[in-house]
Amino acid sequence: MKYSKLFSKTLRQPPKEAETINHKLLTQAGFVDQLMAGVYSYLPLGLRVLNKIEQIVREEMDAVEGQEVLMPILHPKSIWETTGGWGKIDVLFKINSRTEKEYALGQSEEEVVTPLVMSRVNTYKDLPLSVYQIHWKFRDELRAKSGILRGREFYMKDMYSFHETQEDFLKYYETVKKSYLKIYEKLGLTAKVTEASGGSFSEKISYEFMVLTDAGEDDILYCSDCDFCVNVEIAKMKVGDPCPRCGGKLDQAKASEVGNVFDLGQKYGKDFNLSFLDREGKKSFPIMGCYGLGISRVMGVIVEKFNDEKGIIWPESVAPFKIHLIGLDQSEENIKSEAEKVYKQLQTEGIEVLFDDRVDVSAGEKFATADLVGIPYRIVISKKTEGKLEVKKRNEKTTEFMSLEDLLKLLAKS
RNA sequence: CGGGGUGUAGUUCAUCGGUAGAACGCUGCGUUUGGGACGCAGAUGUAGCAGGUUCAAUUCCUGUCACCCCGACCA
Repeated sequence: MKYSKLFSKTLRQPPKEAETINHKLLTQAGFVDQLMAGVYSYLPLGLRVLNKIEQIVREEMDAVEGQEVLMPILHPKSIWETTGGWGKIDVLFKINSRTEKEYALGQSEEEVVTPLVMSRVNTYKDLPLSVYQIHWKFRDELRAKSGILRGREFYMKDMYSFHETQEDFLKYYETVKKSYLKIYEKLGLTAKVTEASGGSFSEKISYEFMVLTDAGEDDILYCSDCDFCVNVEIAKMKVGDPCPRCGGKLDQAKASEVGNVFDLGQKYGKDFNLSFLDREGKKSFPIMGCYGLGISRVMGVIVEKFNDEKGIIWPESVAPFKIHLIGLDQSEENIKSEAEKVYKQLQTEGIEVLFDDRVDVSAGEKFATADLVGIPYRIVISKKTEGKLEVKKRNEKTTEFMSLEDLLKLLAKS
């Protein structure tokens, strides 16, 4: 993509209302645009990042045999009445039609997925199975905040599993837990697994995946020596206490919840009276699990974790482009055509490249733009580079001159 | 929803009872080109909205809306 054609260019300053890092940088760098509190448009650069995260999550969900579907956001009132959510869940957005029918906007999809799946499951032979989607969720939060970390509308992967027994569910939970940790690792994040309360709808314990960041809204106690971690909401210990698992010392920190898993038990099968025949030929309700992962929130958390005073520093796995190609001295025909040539060659090699081809823009401004946008590799072509490419990584200070061939080799390694 | 803050040009802000200004951005021309260049010329506003006070309101008062922050909330 040519930067000169990009309609969402960087801003000189972040908007004054932005205070959190992700809000400031994502807006200033042209990744998102705020429509209202907690609701954002994802612009070309931002959508590319969102898609990258989504694809990493999709591959892992497919790997644990999740079957991807796309379910409706607009829900009839009746399914929410069936489960008791209509009157109890205050974050449920409710809307009226012009014929005065009432609807809800999906804040979670158990009410849709349970009848969808169970109407097709007859016997234990059809279980276990797991269904997921990646879609928008709506929650009527009293206060949206922190940029894209807490929106009223957000992009989320939600998976639901159906099991014959609690044992089978627990086994699958462990599988998904490992899968989640793999996802966060691929995203460049270190997630801690906490025990937390399951909220009013589940009496069972749920597990939350937490990434330490001051922009987060959860307080967690964690052990620096082992992977013990607990949400202070349910913690029976405090900072400085010995870790119940290894005896180490507990620290407290702010964290953002980037995923969770719930043991739903048999609630939804029972609510909808949807059962299957078990091994003894008796009617049985499925044990269900629910696995959420906030894609848009993860994008915000990544920005909170990876930035410096100049801008964002995207991990390579989610960066909108691999290379930020800067053409300097573009008023000189030979330099310009050389940069164009390299741009085309990189594209031919299948490498995602953002080409800053602007002519009447100073070198300083182009460098500042590149630092703000945060693409991993910056390549400069100018009259000083004399046929070579000047390569600099966003998170390093040093530059290196190399041929296109060597650059391709370098990229192949990373 | 309670508390606090902010609404003026595209953006960041100034002006503060007498009819609106800077910087950046934008347009044109020229000079520039290795860290957000320079010169000249130009365009851009119902001062969030609605009332009220006043000879006169962007400015004071009331209400309202929006955004940000703290809290509550976040199956």
